[in-house]
Amino acid sequence: MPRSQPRKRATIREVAQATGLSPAAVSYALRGMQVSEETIERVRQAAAELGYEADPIARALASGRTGMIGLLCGSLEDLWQQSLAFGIGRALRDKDRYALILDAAGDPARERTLARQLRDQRVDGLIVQPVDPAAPLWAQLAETLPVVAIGDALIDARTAGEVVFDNRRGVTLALEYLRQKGHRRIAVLTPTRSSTPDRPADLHVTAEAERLGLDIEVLTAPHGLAATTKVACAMLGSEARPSAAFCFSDSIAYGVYAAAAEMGLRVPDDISVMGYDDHPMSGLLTPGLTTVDWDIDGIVRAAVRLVVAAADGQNRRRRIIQAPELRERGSVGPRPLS
Amino acid sequence: MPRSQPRKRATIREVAQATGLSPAAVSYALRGMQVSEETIERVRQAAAELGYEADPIARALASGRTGMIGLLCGSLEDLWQQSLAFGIGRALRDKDRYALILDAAGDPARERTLARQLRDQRVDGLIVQPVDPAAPLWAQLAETLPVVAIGDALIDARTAGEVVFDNRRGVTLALEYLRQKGHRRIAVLTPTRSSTPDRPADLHVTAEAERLGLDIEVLTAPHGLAATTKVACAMLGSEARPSAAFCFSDSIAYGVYAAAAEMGLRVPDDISVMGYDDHPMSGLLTPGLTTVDWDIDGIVRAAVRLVVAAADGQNRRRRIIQAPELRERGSVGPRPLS
DNA sequence: GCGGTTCACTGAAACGAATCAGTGAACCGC
DNA sequence: GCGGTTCACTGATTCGTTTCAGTGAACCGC
Repeated sequence: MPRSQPRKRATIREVAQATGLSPAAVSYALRGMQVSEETIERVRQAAAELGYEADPIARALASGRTGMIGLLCGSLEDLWQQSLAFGIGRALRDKDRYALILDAAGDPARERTLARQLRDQRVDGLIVQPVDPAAPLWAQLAETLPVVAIGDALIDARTAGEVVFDNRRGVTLALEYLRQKGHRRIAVLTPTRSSTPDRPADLHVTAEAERLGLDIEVLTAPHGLAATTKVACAMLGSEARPSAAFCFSDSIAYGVYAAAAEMGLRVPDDISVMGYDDHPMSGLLTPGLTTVDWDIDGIVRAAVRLVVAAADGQNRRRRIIQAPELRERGSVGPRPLS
Repeated sequence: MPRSQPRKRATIREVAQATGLSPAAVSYALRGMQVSEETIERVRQAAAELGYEADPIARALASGRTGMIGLLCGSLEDLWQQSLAFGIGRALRDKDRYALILDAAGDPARERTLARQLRDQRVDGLIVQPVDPAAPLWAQLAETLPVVAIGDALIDARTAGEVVFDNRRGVTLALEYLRQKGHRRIAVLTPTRSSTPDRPADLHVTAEAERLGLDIEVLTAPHGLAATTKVACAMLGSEARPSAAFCFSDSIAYGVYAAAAEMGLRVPDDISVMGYDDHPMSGLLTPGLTTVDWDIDGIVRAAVRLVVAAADGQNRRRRIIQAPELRERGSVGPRPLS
């Protein structure tokens, strides 16, 4: 019995033949350009009968467009960034576009490689949460491709739009709150980033700490719950344990919770914890994690709107500044007397 | 000043011209086939000088391969599936392949559309966590493309491999544990899936409940923490509240925690909660979520190994059965006296 | 009834590689 | 010194679209 061949799919030529038109006419008809209504209908029908659908690869090669939007994440190990990526993917789908999600894993070199690959894949636009906002590559890419930055603004690049986190404000909010609660010695846990120049946010921590008269100690935590927990354990076990930990992402704060549990310390009685992001799980912990909320839905909507508009050829180029809010839960208490 | 043009990238023809070879020779040389060592070196050098890199789109059109692996998730709203997707993406990257991640969002129709799109994108392999394992499409796809299924096995499809969850065992483990703790009236919270035939796992719940003499009530919870919380609130507020909730994913269990907090009920004193998956956050809750652990790292490794082997042309076709383990934490207590 | 538009469509040339079927030259044994 | 291999490489074709530059025909106003 002749097994039904993996029958080759119909090409535009076959549709042309079936309708007695030229391939060019079929191509135009299916995209509703420059042809009579009647022909369009005829072509549609023939295409449906033959089960024809345009090959995206051939189309990309010829036209240079794919309908896809590249999404280059800073580090997907972070739960909040996972949520962000998922949210953007869904929002794009609602606009009939697809996200090509890649993960720089905190590595600037990888980030550059992946960005180039995305460009080579002919994405119609690129959303990037830059690890290294100062890389010259961005300017070069933005020359030919709509680029939207999330988080830090790209330096020297004519982007199609930016959703900038006001990290100065976020840091100030967090540190002032900790100070008001009486904390003076504070550990700052920031994600490890291999060989990037200091982020503006990091610098601002130092400046604000000075202004507020806080004694801070900056620790870098590798990504991943286990690794973060280890760093947090060391911090908690140190001779002069700080009274509070300011974590530069909720994921890191989770590591502090885990470390505290492991060492029999209580949050916030023994150690106050402050997060940054507001991940959905933060409200479920006991005590709830007090954190700096960046309105993830607003970020998703803004970024998607900007990139889609730019990919459609509109020329808005807007910078949206995202203002954080302090989400007060129970993880920061008064400084223990000790 | 002449702004540096978005200078067109070098093509294989230019490299050919620079080396005095034919484009064909360059193509072979860069892939290390059928050419002398010396020529390979010469071509490499010229390519580097011109900044030439093969265009992935043109390559895909001509060769039919892309180096990418498609990953079709059941529903990325689920945190565990987010972790899974992220893990697979990273594992593939370690093998110099890239994941094209798409989200069926629990919808069988969307799943079919996306699967076809992935095929059209010329992915070298497909990992799917099927919403509808019985769709005839799978058999058709598996005919020409290495398909690896995670979760439920595909029906009637000659897959390249399968990582099957022994859901019967998982369900039995959970229900027997609950029974042993004294629970008899149990709510079962299962994710909403639009118009899919009942999953084997769901059917098994009914069968096992009968065997164990349990009185179960099945509730479907839409994806998303907020939606799940609402369903859980209704469940907790009902006249004859069950003494335990068995949630078919940890994400759903989080909704029950949220609902309990909202209604002033305590876990496990007022309501016992049992999860399914073991997401990293489950151990951080208070009390820790008792759940059925599926060894996510093992699943990631197995799926990636199978799909990469198949994409490389090896013909292993293995079915790996994933056995769950009960991860006992504190969210299931004895049945309240009431 | 004549230049000028518009309209609906066509033919051929991209797009940038991979691949197939050679093709000469060098080398082999005998 | 002659048939047969192997080797390193070439020319032409292919992949399946889009798009550019026409091309006739119909229709327009005057």
